[in-house]
Amino acid sequence: MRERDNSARSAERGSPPVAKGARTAAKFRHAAQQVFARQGYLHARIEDIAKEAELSSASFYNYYDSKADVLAALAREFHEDASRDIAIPYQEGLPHEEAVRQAITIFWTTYRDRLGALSGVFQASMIDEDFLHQWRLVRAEALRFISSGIAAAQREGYCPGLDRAYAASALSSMLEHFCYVWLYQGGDAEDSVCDEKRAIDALVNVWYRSIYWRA
Amino acid sequence: MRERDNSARSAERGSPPVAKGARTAAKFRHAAQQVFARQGYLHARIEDIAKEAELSSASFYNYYDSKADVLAALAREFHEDASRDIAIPYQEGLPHEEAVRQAITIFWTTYRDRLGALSGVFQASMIDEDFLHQWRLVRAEALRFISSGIAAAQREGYCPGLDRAYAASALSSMLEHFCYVWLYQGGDAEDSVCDEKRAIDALVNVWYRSIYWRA
Amino acid sequence: MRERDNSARSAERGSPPVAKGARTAAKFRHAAQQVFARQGYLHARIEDIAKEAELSSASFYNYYDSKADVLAALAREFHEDASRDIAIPYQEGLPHEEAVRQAITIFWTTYRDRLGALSGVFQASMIDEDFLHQWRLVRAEALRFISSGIAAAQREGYCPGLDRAYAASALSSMLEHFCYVWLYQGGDAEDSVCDEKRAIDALVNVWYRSIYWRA
Amino acid sequence: MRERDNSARSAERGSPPVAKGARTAAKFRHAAQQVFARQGYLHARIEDIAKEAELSSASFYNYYDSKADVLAALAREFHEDASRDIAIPYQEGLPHEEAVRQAITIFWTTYRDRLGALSGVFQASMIDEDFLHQWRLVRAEALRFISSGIAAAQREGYCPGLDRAYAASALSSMLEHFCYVWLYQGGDAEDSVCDEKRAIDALVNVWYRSIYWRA
DNA sequence: TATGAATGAGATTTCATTCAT
DNA sequence: GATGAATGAAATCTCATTCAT
Repeated sequence: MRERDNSARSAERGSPPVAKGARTAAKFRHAAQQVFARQGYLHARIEDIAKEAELSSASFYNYYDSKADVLAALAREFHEDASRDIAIPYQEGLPHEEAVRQAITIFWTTYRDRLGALSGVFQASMIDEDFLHQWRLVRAEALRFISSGIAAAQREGYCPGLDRAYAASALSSMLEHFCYVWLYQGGDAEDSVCDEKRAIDALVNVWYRSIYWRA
Repeated sequence: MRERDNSARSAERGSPPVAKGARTAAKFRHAAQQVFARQGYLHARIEDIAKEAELSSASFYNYYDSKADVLAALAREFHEDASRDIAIPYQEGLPHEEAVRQAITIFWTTYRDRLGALSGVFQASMIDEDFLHQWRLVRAEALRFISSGIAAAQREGYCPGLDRAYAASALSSMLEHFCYVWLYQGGDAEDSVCDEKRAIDALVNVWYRSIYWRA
Repeated sequence: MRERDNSARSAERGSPPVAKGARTAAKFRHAAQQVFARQGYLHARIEDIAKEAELSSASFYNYYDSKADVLAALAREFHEDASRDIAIPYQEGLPHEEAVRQAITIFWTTYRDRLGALSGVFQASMIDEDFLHQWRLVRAEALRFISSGIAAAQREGYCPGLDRAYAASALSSMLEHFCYVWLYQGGDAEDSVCDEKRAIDALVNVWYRSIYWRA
Repeated sequence: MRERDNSARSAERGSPPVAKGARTAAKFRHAAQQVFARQGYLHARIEDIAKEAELSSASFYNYYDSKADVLAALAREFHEDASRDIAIPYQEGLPHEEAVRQAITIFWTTYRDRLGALSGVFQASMIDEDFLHQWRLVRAEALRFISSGIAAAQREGYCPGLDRAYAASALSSMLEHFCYVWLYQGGDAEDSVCDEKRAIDALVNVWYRSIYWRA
């Protein structure tokens, strides 16, 4: 990972705020995202990304060290944006089910918009120990978030005795994989068409009911 | 897929009940299972499987056409056994929660025992359209099974209005991925140790509560 | 090349004149001939020959050292028979054209009946120096035969000055290749059907006219 | 077949008239031609061609897809040039024998100069259905050409009743195979030395006499 | 004699990555 | 900065051939 920071240089010279180098790097990032979403991370070749970016693959190496590197950049980008957005709902004191719906909807929407990055990271963690590590860090945050949600519910008397760590892990698994299946893989069957509203409803239902119950 | 079936001929000739060829094929299958579980399907080379089986990689091709082929054989093996076992619980009229626990426990146990096969198929379906197709067929059965469980619950007045197809898809996603994370990937964190009982408890809780609720 | 000669042993033991070993060798020879004619020598695998013979490929090596070896045996077989037959016509004092026709017809018929051996030797001499050598010996005989025919014609005043060696080579090339094209390759076009009579007529015409002319 | 065409682009940019890529492709083509002529198409390995071209075999694949592909390119090259040259003689109204001699001489010369391509295609059509098909197309043109020559002769009263299709096929077989034997295989015997003039004379004689005769 | 089983030795092909321009 | 071109390093797969039974 070694994206160049040209900002200082640009400032000195009075060039536009986004220097050419940064723009090219972004072009490669964008192209990678497209290609990952289309062909999958594992099948993507540097050549494919370069072609998508309308640049040469040799040029790619001026900005990123490898396919893994550009994916890491996409992941960081995603992570920065997402950690902002995902926290919003609970600041508003919505009814529980509504709060769950908002959180899930945001996750779903983000997954869809960042399909290349997210499916990419998921696939990459299958062959790359480093990525598994990265992914776990990202996941850890989600788990803390879910877990604290369960804790809050429990303080209100819901789901007594529910094992927060494993339950959070299970719900996170569901969310992640359901999104992967429906947004990346195209659903449960060859010809599935996804009805987003019903898909999210089902997730909300499972999530909400599995937490907000009393003995 | 072209495993040899020597059984008929061996029987005629009174040769040992399990012919050598069949044993070698099994040896390769077993070796593949080990290697897939250890290094992952995507990283496994034919050479690795052969080394594990203490045979040459040329010999491998006497029994299977490719890495995908031996995985397919493992998957078939799993599928045959699993479709027998998984159906048992409901024949016994257990209380709902217990029935759920049994089904989940069986899935968990099977996943653990067949780790190479199941994580292998999961990984393979990311790079191989054919495997995705196969995997969908397997998954379809699980979905029908879950879905009919929900339907039965609904006939008893539980979870009215729950979207069976998507809910089944979500629960299946949870189960699959949770098992993958804890049994193959080693858990949510670098140093996780899995407490099987608590893990299963959490799954059962989510599953049970998300279905067996009333308006 | 090392076909076994079991005749002595069979005699001793009073077994049938053609011992089992010789019969098996013949079976392989026959199978090879079939396979060469069907798939071509270059594409034929020992396995294919064994399958055709309904024996194992390991067994093959009890009789022949290699694919080249069995082809050499077929070639020898052909050669022994052919050198007998081909000489006949000129013993009868037919009119020239009729003699040519008979010689060509015999070649054509033999080629058709020994398709595997002849197309095989032809193909083999493209990759195997030894075979090229063998083939040249066979060809040399044909060339001598043709050449002496031209010499005889010249003694009668025909085709004065015709270069016997090269002309014989040219006519032999024509005969060989024409037979290869029509009998092995299936003719000049994808869907050619061969009218044997017309094919032979054309050969006879070219051959006869190119020799039996006067200044 | 996927040679690069950089000509347009190079022209725009004013780069050297023959871009490096095109020169490398040509280098491989030339190397292949040499290797085919020396070892034969069937024995040639990509590695050999690369070594001859003083490049790596990986590099080969930047220009051609396979051994068959580079041969196809050579064949195309030959065909384009040849179809131009071969038609010339008849435009000049020469005496028949002289016209035949010129056509044959051109064929012979071309075969010698393009030995790698022509012997290559000849050999390739023995193991590759696609090549047989290609070869037949090339051959079909030659056959039409010969056939129309015979037809013209017949209109002048020569060779009445000669079957044009089969006679053309026979003459074409002779020409092809005679050239193959003398130019590629080194003649009828181990130590043959080819006297080109006599070789061509013999061909001309056979060809001319087999067409230009009267009842 | 016959064969099931095992393997060594190769050839093809792909791709990430480097480098000279 | 950008790129055309070149390549090292692998992995897959095939098949003739051997050998123990």
